[in-house]
Amino acid sequence: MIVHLDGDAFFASVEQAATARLRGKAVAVGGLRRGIIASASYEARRCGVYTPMPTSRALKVCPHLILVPGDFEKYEHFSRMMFSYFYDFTPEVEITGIDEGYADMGGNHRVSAERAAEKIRRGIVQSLKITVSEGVAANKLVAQIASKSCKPYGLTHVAAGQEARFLDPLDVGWLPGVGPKAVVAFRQAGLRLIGDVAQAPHSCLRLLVGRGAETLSEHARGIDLRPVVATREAAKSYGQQETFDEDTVDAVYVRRILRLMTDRQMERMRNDDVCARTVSLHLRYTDMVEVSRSESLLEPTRLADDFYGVVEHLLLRAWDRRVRLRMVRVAFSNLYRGYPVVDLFHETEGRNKKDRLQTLVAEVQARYGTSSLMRGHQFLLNNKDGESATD
DNA sequence: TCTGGGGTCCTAGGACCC
DNA sequence: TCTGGGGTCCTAGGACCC
Repeated sequence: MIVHLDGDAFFASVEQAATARLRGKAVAVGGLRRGIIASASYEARRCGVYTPMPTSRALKVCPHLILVPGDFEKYEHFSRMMFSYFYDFTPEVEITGIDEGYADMGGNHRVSAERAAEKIRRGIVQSLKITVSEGVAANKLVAQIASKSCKPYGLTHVAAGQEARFLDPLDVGWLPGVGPKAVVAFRQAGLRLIGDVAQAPHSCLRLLVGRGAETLSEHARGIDLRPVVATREAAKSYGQQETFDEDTVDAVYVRRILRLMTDRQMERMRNDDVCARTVSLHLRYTDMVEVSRSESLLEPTRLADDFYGVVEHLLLRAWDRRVRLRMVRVAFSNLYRGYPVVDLFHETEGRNKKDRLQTLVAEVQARYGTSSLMRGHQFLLNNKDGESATD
C-alpha cells in the first residue's frame, strides 16, 4: 500500500508553528508589494483568503490578515523533519514537493500502512506543531486524491477494490492534469464526475485531451501504472523570472536584470555540471499579455558571454509593443550533461595546439570521464585527427 | 498598487530531409 | 496541371502543477 502525505496550508502552518503569536490567527504567506498569496492559514481561508489571490485583494477581504514574507529555508527544514517520519517505516520514499510525498509501505510487515500513516500523522503534529493529511491506497493516484479529499488533518484509506466507489462521485477537477479550463470543457461534454469519465468512450476523451486520453481513462477508473517510487529526474530547464516593482520601459534596466539572471543560471548549471543549447525569453506586459521568443545555439554552453548577445536579441524581437513591461523571465533548456570540449580547449594552455589537445584530453578524462562528454564531442578523444576537428 | 516563481508537458505549424 | 509519406528539429503558445 502507498501512503501519500500532504502538509496542510504548509507555509502558513510552519509560520504558526514557529511563532506562537500567529497561532489561531488569519495568517498568509505572500508577496507584500505586487505579490499573490502563496499559502493561507485555515483561519484566513474562513475569512475568504485563497491562493493564488493577489495580496492586495486578500487584505481587502480580510483586513486583519497577518501577512508574512516567505522563508524557504525554514520551510525546507520543516519539510525534512516531516518526511523523516516516513523513514521510520520504510526507505521507499518519493518526495514530490516541499510539502508532499509518497511512501511505499509494501515491504513493511510489522505494521499495516494505515497504522503507520496514523503514527506518522500524530508524530508530526506532536513534534512539529503542524498538521498533515494522508491518503492510503493501492496506488499513487488514489492515495493522492484521498489525502487531498480529507484536509485538514485527515486520514483516508481506500481499500483495494474500492477505488471506483471512492472516485466516481468526485468532480473531474480532482484528477491530476484536469485544471479549470479542462473542467469547463468536460462539463460541456457532459462529463461532470470522475465516474462519468470512467464510463466515457476513449474516442470522446481523445477529442478533449488528445494523447492523454488513455491515461486519463485509467486514472478515472482508479488505475495508475506509474512505478510506486520514482527516483528524481534531472532538471530539464533552468530559469528565473522577476516582476518589477514598477512596470518599466527602461531597456537598459531590463538588459541589466537579464544579465544578472543569466549569470545566476549559469552558476546553477555549473554547480550541476550541465550546459544548455536553448535560451528563451518571456515578457509580461502591463496588461498581462505574455510573449516568448527562443533561440538555439549550435553548441551547448554555460558561458554567460555566449548567451548575453542572444538574450538581448531576443529582447529586441519580443518587445515589439510600445507598452511597459511587468515581468521578464529567462530560461535555459536543451540541457546536456558535462562540458563542451571545444570551450575547454579555448581555456587550455600549451605550447601548440597538439600540446593543448593532449593536456585537454587528459584533463577531461580525469575530471569528467569519457561517458560524461557530450554527444558530438567524443570523437575528439578517440580520433587521432581530433586536432583539426577543434579548428 | 489585481493577478508570483519555479517548473513540466503538449500541440501545431514550418523547415528540412530522405 | 499534379503534388506522398515518413521522420526530426525548431519555435510560440498554453494548460497545468506545487
